[in-house]
Amino acid sequence: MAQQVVLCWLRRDLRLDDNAALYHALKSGYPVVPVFVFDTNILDELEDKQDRRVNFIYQALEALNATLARRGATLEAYHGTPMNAFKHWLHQYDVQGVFTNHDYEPYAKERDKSVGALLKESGVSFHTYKDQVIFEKDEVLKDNGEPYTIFTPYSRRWSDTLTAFHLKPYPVEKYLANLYRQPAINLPALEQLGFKKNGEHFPPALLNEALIRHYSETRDTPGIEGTSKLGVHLRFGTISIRKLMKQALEWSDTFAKELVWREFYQMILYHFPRVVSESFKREYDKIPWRNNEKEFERWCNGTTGYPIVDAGMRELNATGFMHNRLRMITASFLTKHLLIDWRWGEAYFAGKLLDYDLAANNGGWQWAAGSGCDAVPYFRVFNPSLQTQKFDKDLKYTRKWVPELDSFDYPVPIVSHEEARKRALEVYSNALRQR
DNA sequence: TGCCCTTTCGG
DNA sequence: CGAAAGGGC
Repeated sequence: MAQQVVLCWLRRDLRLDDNAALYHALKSGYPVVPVFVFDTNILDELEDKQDRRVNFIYQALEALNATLARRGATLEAYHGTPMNAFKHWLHQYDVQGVFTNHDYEPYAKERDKSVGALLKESGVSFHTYKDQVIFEKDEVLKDNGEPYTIFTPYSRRWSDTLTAFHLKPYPVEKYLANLYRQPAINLPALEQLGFKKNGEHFPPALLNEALIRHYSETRDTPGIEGTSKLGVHLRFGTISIRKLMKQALEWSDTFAKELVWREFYQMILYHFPRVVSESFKREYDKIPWRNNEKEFERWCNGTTGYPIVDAGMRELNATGFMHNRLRMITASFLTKHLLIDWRWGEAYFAGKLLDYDLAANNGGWQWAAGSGCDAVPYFRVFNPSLQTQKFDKDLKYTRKWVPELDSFDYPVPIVSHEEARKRALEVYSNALRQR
């Protein structure tokens, strides 16, 4: 007879410490088998065989599996669809329950619905928990029960709702003896999954106290390493939001507020799923975008002739990361100067960013385009040279990514700022004036 | 977490 | 004449 176990299904929570689902699984009374699906529904869509995110996930899982091995346990990984994975595991083990953490994106919700139905058919209980945010979807609402659409009052209510208990880590380590003991199983090789190593090493999440303490003064200077680069760790759960938030509240209100923005946009996506394809402010979908493909290509490649814009795009293309100040500048440039649909920019970032998160990326793009809830007014058009003056005065960042800046190789500007600004104001105001 | 133009005012 | 302030987009 197969061994009675429960499964802990890891997805965006690739860590063994302070993990809600794992904690509850370990306390279930059955030995726990941690499982992971290399989901072909997702992987088969990826063009780049050296995909950075796949490399990141793989390294995180290798580290996790090594830790499990030291405890006499192992990670069960399956390459295929989640449905087939569970059919396989239900056959392999006598599964008494499946534990997992909430995942809020549209695909994830569908996936979990199908798996939930399969488990129900098989008489297996399915337990899900909040883990990747402090407050999810409907925990921070207005008095009338409606979701907030403005950040400041949301943030105030968020803070009023918070107690020390919300930041308490789940003491997983106390119960690790309840892992199911079996010989270590290696992950399938990256090549077996259809991918290759890209040569990058991703260090584990580091809480840099000095950096976070100075965050409010240095975060807007891309020439300085002033941002935490923890986005990717929040994306894949290689850091616990409870531990991070606790430190953030102690070290920097500004940094903590950024984490609240993350929850704000997750909440917005949950209550207004149409923002995935539509402007939050519907009138913004009346804007006659120019959508010039040649210009879009120049924006993508970082050859617009605006050094600060090109620097940002080149950083993204080269590293899979872009400093937040540059995310605003490049997004403003695409949607205002070039009058290209924010959805084009959103999709490009989605394909490149290591820390890509649907809610945050969509929220950020709609913020910059002006179409979002609590977004910049349409008439706020960033002036690339003034932004450079303010945030990269010594050109340290710009020159790092655009070394040919002063040579004749550097392209002439794709549009003049003055004309583009005037055009943007006209097109936006005309479109928004219609009813 | 704008930019730009105009007006005002100190010197 | 430059800085500061204010209003419109």
